[in-house]
Amino acid sequence: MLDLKFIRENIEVVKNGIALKRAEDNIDAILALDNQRRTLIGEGEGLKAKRNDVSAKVGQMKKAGENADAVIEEMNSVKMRIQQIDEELKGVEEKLEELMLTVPNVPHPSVPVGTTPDDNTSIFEWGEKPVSDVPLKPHWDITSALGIIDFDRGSKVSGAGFPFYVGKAATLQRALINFFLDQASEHGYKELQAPIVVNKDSARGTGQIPDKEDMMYVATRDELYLIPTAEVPVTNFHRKETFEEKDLPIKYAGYTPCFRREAGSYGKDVRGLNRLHQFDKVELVKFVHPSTSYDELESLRTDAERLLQLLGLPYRVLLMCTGDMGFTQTKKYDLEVWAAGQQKWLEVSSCSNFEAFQARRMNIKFKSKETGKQEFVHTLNGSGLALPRIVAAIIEHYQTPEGKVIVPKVLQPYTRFSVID
RNA sequence: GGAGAGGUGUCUGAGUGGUUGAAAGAGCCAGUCUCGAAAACUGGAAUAGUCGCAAGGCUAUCGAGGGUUCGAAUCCCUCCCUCUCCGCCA
Repeated sequence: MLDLKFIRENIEVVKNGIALKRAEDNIDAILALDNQRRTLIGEGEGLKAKRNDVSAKVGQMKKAGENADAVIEEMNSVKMRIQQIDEELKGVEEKLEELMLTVPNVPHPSVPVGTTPDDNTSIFEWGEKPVSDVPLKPHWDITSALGIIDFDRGSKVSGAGFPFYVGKAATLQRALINFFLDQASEHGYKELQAPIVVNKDSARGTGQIPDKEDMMYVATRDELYLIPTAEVPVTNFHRKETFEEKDLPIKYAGYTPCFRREAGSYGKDVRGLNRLHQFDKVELVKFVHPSTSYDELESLRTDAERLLQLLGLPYRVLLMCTGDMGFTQTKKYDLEVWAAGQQKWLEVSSCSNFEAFQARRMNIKFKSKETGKQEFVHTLNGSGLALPRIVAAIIEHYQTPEGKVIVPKVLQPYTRFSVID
């Protein structure tokens, strides 16, 4: 959510941002409601001041043994008017809040203008794509031959998109989780094991509600949401808190399963491990001083990239254009790993700066030494990394002509085997 | 799940429905004292909204939301959370 005052004072900037993100422009309606709101507040507060004043007098009169009935009678009409105004104000504020939630975050000036994924800029590419005389196989062929991922039984037990990892694939997955978490703590991220269901306030805090409500599984009986990413519980960890400036930046790494309904994406890229309803992910989250958030975004990206480099997997970095960026971000990089068997890029990380957008929704602040005031922190997050697609990339990249898979060197201490066969 | 107790400012902890934004103590910041520090003393210190060029004013906030009242931290209702006991259980 943007700051209403900021909107009021930067109408053109906000409108421009909305256009760049191709969102609905409700700014004029917002400004009108804001005016209405402030008028009502003005009138209401005047009356409340009067009420407080008179009530104090009534107290004194009663103490002095005087009769206050006339004054009380007079206050009855004031009281009713206050009630009217408060009610009207509540209605206006509800409408205003609703519209405020439709205003996307304003893209950073460094973000290229564009409308579709084709307008995203590939800014960096790393690694050698493997070349082979025989065509490389997609991972699903390899895993089914090896019997290490069981999609059919997953469908039986839960449904499409909920595979079992069997034997060495399960171990590989576990190894990756530990490897990612170890790397994260080595670079200053505190490990956090988070709840994987959250309440409504938390879902709203990070912006899944209302704009991405369809993506989540909901336990309606208890009004709990299965998290689509650890970003939700980890960022909400500090909801309604104020940091000391000297404690910033604060960095967390959280491993969780993630649940996504993926409604509407059937048929798109859904083979094998490419798109699942449940998957594992290590997420990196930062709470930072506003003045450093773009530097922190770069270092976050570096932290994610390093993992791919250590695994020896070719990847590229995309700077997302204004139109393909999410609602809540000001700047976002996607990391895509090369899936050698499928001959395509798979997104495995998305590193974003939200500036104060989430912090404002969640009321996460720090006390500024400079101004003595409380200011909103900036929040960032990025995957480090999403597991199934990494497993897919490893299997496809490190496959042998015999249909085995070599385990990347850095993972071998974790798996304690060097070949999947 | 059942029964009970409770949720007040950074913390501890007062608070009979009427100058209570809220006692007191601790802690924090500044000053006095000191060569310096401690102690002592003095003073300061919440957040948000709104009006104002500003100084500052006003409004709201004692778990959350409603209600009663001229007036609510204080009374009533609903919900949330914490603690104790019981039950169930990895």
